[in-house]
Amino acid sequence: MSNIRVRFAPSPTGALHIGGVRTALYNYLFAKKYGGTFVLRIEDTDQGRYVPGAEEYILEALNWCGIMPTEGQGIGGPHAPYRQSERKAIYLQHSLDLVANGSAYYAFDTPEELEAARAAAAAAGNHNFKYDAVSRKAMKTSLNLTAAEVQRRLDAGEHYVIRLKVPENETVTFTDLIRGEVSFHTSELDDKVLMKSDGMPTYHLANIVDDHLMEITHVIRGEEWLPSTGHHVLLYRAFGWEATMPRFSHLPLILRPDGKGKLSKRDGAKFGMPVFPLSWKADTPEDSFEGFREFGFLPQAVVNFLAFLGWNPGTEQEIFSLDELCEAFSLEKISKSGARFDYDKAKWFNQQYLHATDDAVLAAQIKPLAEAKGYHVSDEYLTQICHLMKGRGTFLPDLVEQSSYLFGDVQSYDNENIAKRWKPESRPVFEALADHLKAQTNFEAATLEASVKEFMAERGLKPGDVMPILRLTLAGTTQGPGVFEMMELFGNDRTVDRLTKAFSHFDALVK
RNA sequence: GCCCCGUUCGUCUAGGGGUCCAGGACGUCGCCCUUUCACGGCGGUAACACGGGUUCAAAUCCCGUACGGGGUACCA
Repeated sequence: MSNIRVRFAPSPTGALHIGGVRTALYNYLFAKKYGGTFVLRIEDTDQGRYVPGAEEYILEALNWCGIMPTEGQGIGGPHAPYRQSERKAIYLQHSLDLVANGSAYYAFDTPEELEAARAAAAAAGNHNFKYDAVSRKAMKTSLNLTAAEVQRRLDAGEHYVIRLKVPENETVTFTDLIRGEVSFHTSELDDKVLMKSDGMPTYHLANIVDDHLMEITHVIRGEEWLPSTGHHVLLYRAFGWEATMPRFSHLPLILRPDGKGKLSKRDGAKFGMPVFPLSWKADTPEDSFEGFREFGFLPQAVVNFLAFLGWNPGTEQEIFSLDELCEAFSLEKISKSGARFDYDKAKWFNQQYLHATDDAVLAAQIKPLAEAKGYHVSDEYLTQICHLMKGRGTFLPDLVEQSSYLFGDVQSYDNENIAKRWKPESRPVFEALADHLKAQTNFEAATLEASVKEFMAERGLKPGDVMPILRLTLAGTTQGPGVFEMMELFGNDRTVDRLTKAFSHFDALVK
């Protein structure tokens, strides 16, 4: 396949949901795999829901994930503008074309009249009123009104919408690349509004017109669009564009961790996890969210995790770089059923990436976090901390938050464990050990280990008698990196200093 | 309600008629490694929604039922 063109078309109504990121990712992977083009289009046709800053957020989020579009809003390209609100004239012209060829019509019904029609239908026992081939006969449309009357209303500036005239008694069938053949009977389809009375197109019209004009070859979008695809196919036909209609692929939804419905923005707070790539600050706390980035996730881990939510390469490999994903990706391997958002798995992916990331790279990333906590150390020292801690953490901030004693002095001692191990007779032994260490000229971990073992052997001490206490003097806690590695990090003076400082504290605990 | 889509271990999934008393990963449990916490290694637990067909043979194909999800706006 060549000249593949796909698009990601979010509406700027707030922060970009993680499900949207996955849709973007799949589009990116598909385009990249076939050397195609990935277009970003902003679907801002609902003026009432427009949120300032959302467009910038979308770009920043895609950029953070490393899946930037190659054409579109904020990037440029031959089909500009890529913001639908700037393409109003195009949609109007196209909807007029459909009116002219009999595929669409004017409807002058006011919202109140529609509501009344709905209520009347309900009163008659029909609770699913829809504007269709049957009900439109009783409505104020250019199909029923005389041409003169329609013109009169238009000239008078009456509000109107343009609706699709859904043909009667037909079956619309299309092939979804993920689900196979899907069909709808036109009697089930309502006469969708194409142009709203405010002069803006609806999604249905705009997406068909733009996909055609922008030469989109494959539409990869969420499953929530599947039910309206029948209308979309009808639209392509009405325009006479069916021959170049894009292939459709409807992605399974990302479900809540408990499986009850699709993952929504509020679920982040509910389940204590991020559901947005980046943090989003809104006027109210309820509308503000913490992102994967701020949680301390690495973008590669998020991408890898997301890729596997609904897709699988069919092999047993699970860790994939973006390039490897591009290589392995295929629409056929996308599953049909919804996937629950498995936060444990997300954490596992992050841990894997954290462990595999170069020490110096991690150091650069956590530097701001360390400085925010008042830790100021050299880059080399920070790199060493990353080396010692990265195997023990899940998130970036863990490297800082769990290692205060590596940055500075021990802040608090685990007194309970100290009391358990420190005996009145311990002090002379450990003072001797301190002296022994002080005499060391080579302070590398391996050398220290051999030396301390020798020290223990000479005195008939077991590792269990010495090591835990040594750890407590150095870190104040029973957890953390290897004792000798910490010593190497601290160096001779600081190591011995920590030992001697700890002794009096330890003595005080056991009197 | 109606329409559309779906249904393999708790979760993500492999599987596209025989090689499946169903494989991997996360989680969980146990053991090992070990000076701690982790990492890691090894092992255990655990699934083809149900009922009919088709076939010599079905997790795999068909139909139905149940359940789940989505849609049903002058939102996207």
